[in-house]
Amino acid sequence: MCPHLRQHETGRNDADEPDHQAPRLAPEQDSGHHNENDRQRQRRLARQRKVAPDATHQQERRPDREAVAFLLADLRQQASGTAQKRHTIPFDGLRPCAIRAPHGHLRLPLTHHATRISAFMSSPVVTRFAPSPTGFLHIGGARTALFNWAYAKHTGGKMLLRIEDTDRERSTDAAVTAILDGLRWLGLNWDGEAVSQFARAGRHRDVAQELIKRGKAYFCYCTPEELEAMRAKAEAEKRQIRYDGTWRDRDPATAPAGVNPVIRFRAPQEGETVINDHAQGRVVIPNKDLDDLIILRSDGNPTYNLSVVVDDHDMGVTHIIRGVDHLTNAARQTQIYLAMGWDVPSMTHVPLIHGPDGAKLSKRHGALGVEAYREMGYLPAALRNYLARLGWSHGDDEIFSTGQLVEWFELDGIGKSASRFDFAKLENLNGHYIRHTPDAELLAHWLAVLPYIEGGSDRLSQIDEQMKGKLLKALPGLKERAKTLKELNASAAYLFAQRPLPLDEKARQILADGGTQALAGVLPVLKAATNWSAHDLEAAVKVHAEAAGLKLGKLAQPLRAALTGTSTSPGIFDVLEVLGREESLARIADQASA
RNA sequence: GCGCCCUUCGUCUAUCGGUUAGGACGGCAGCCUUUCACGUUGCAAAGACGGGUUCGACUCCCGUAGGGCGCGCCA
Repeated sequence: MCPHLRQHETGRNDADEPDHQAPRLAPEQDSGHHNENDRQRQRRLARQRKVAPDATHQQERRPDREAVAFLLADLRQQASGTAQKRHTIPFDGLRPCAIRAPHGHLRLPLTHHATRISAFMSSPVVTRFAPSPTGFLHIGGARTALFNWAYAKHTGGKMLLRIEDTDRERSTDAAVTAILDGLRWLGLNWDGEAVSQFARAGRHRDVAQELIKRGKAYFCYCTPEELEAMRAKAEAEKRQIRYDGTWRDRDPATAPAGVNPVIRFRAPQEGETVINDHAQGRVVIPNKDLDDLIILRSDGNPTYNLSVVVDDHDMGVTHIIRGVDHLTNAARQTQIYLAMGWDVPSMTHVPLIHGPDGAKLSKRHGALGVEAYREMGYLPAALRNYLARLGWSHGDDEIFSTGQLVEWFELDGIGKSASRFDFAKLENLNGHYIRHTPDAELLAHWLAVLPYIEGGSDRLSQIDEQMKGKLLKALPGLKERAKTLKELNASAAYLFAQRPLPLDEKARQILADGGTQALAGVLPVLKAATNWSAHDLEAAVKVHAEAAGLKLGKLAQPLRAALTGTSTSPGIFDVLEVLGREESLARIADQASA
């Protein structure tokens, strides 16, 4: 092995090789992996097992020589100028965008031996997040975006954003806005402008025509009614529900008049389609189970599977990371790539997130837009951390920064089984993040979320610079006790309360059980304090407690009731200090004389 | 129905053919303590089932059961 190549290879991430099927050297022989630690070694071995069960087989089928020929053809195609062509795409709601087409990068076929030619494969990773704007950004989509983002960052590549809005009936601008907002809130920035898939319909139509020219697609004149009948019949006969191929080989000259045809992909009927998936391993789908899907509707608009392939190709996407619900689509899309002679991107289908009951996420559970999580008072960093641990792991690491996530995020850390959404764990994590966020930063998060939570606007209007100072001062005590920003906000109520304070049930009880008298006892002590600081007040009150033969709790609880109107709060001496001498004494006096 | 996939404590997961199967959340009990928290100590808690392969299986293979996803002129 040439030292130059080895150096190149060890310096990069295995997972971004398109050639994830290539056989690897046995560990003992693999001098390129000298310096790895145990963990890296384990992972590498796992990876080998996962995606290369019969790599030898593959290699036989496509020797290196063929791969090189492929590569050269690619190079020629680039040189011929096609790579320089640019499409400008206008879009309502999003800004225009230029996409390099069709080969912005250079990739190799999936099945050759990578180690020999890896010098050619320095193409950067390009991932994409491709939501359809038919609703908000739900939690599963958010995680998909997170994974795409993390992987792009990890590899120094790019994450593109494409809005899959070819369904004109269901796509809405409001949804586009919600999705972009959600991504921004989560801190998942994308590279370049968001691309409208619908705006590229012309290009998709061209490819459909090209497919016809290549004999890989055909016109189908079946009406929706006929298809419905076909489906009903198949169901009645307990056969598989698929298109029966009526027009696959029929002469278009025999087409009925007045029917706008659709274009169907001429899918291979024999053999099997293989998806080499980084999470799922090698998935084999029998071609007989994949029918001739419609790629262009009778109204001339493209359908999803065509658009995705064309866009991913044109946008230079090297790595597709999406939910497993797209696995069968991956097979169909693979067939389209192959029919066009395009390289199939690396694919990773991540397991789904279920509700706490194991069933599909419902609105009750977690199928909420990410904005709902903002409203519930979760910190973006906490949500990122939580989401990262759903379906992905890095050993036993539970709490890690986004920077660490980026550093650690490898595709082979992704699992295969579905996970359940667990609010309790999210809460716990969120509490951790709240406690560990510096006060000033936390205050900014708090203020920023106020417009989104109940009663938050009123409170916001009461916050001036002076109040901000108080909040900041109270924050160390408050944040220790809050799991969400909402709780944090609620626990700060005593700072905003006007005298006379409303008392809750427990507070009333405390005062009734001798609290009033206790207050009358400490009041003079506090009044006499020369320095209104938590430290000095605590000392003074302790002296008083000892003198009076009282446990500190017997004084602290009544003080808490009087000062906050509740039975729980931060340390009572901190409360006294933050509230200030005048307000504190007044509140205590209110209750002591009552 | 057909195809594909999954199955380790209640939940998220580690394990990668040899471990007393580890961690985290949640639960329970103790400690700390001015309340509530935080923190801390400890406890309970798992390889779906049945066959194989192997000296040895949670790990590999087959089957069963359960679950998920897909099967649109939706994405």
